[in-house]
Amino acid sequence: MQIKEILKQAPEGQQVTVKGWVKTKRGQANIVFININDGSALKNIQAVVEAGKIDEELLKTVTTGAAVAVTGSLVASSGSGQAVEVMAEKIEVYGPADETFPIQPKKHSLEFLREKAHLRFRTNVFGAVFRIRHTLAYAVHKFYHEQGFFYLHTPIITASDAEGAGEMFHVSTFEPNKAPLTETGEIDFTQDFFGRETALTVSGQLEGELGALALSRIYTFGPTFRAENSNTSRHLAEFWMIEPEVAFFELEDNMNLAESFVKYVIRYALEHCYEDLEFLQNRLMEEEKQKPQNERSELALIDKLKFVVENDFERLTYTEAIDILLKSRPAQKKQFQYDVAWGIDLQSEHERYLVEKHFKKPVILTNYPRDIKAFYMKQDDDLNGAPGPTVRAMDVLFPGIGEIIGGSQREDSYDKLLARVKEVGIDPENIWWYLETRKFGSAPHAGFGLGFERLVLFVTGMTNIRDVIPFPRTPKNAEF
RNA sequence: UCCCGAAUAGCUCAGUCGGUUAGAGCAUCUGACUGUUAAUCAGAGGGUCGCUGGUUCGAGCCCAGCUUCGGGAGCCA
Repeated sequence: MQIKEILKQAPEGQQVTVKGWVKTKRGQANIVFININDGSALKNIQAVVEAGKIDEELLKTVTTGAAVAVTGSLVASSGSGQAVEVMAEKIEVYGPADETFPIQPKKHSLEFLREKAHLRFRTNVFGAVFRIRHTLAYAVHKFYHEQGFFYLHTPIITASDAEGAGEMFHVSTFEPNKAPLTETGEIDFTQDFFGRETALTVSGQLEGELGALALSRIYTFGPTFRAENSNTSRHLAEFWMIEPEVAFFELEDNMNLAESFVKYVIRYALEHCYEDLEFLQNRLMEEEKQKPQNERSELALIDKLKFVVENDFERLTYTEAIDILLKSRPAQKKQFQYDVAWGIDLQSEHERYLVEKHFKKPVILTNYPRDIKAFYMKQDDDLNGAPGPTVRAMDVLFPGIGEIIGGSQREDSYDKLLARVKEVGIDPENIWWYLETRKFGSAPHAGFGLGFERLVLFVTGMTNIRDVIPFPRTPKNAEF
């Protein structure tokens, strides 16, 4: 039985066996206390060993980090820190841990624990983070299932280099130095496994659209790979992305979906991970005590999450956002590093101003200039019905995280899409299958991508994305 | 990839102006203690000062390069 369940039982002296890892052991002349955790919950169970009940030599091997099974009776605790405890009658040590076990009962830095990613699950912080991560993943599936979406598995290996979402990792069975060459000296991919050049997916969207234009509502939730040399606390080379795609949805519906989706999963975490969230909140508050007053956050973690769930996201167009930025104090005082003007891609400092200073809540920005967005986004018409300068894009910006969602209504006109494909220099032959969906029964549709780790980052209050994925993949790091 | 910063005991960190034997707290080990909550008290062990080279009578400290890490930026989710 899991410790989480044992802790819920009424203490009536019944026999229980507790299996887990030793967190701490406190010894005295006649009594020893052992705290045991099995990861099922944040809480430990306390085992009490009275003098003479357990062999001295065996008890010596019960050290921090050891895996043990303690059998005894479950009784009401006579100490004050816990309701129930196990009076040990028998202890089995499955695997001892000597004093070189790195996770000793003391405060470790997150940087240190990142180097011990194989053992960091045993800490309170990472136990909490990964229980919350699981709960959020479960809530994602629950939300979409309840909304009539189908979970579609889009390919991880792809031959389309047309997504334009970033540098890709090549997939090949060639030995690096022994790839066959063509007469012109290029690598001859016709001899490779797939008979063509392939790479790991940077997005399941294009394939997702194919599914949506038949099943109506689909979502993907899978690993995504970007070979960008990004060295930030918000980027990973391998991350998990959720991409819903819905037929007959326009931009407005897409925004509604994004907002209700994010609120649903955060609410689910609040309802099911309160203890872990409270622990992470207390940890953050301890950390903030070190900071000067003006750098502390205005809301505690749980209040911040409740605020997001209970308030509408601010919705405005790119053009309106530019107006606000132009009139802002930092712009007037020339405090922005990058100048603001219609047509620029918003910089982090601009997004942060809007979200953290001006609106102080999540913001959905829409209708971006066509030139700074992807080829597949639906063109806006101007007042006369002619093609306008913007596309039906939307980005959801979160405080502290930046862009958590990027999406759009998709271009459903074959002619307009083909023209745009050619304009940005993609060979239409490479995505003939994508273009054909606009030829046969094309329909308005929309979707977005949500970076799962960025969501976990926000919900847990962690600040480095490497701490919310079990085994982070970043430039120069693929240990574990 | 760019800018800034860091690397000293198992961990967190101090180390003055370049000067004798490099320190503290925690952890570990030993002992004490009749119910502890990261127990407490006493004692002990524990160092290739990231790597390579340079300056100097003398380098943890100054200089150069490299490596790794952190913060910020870009790319984006």
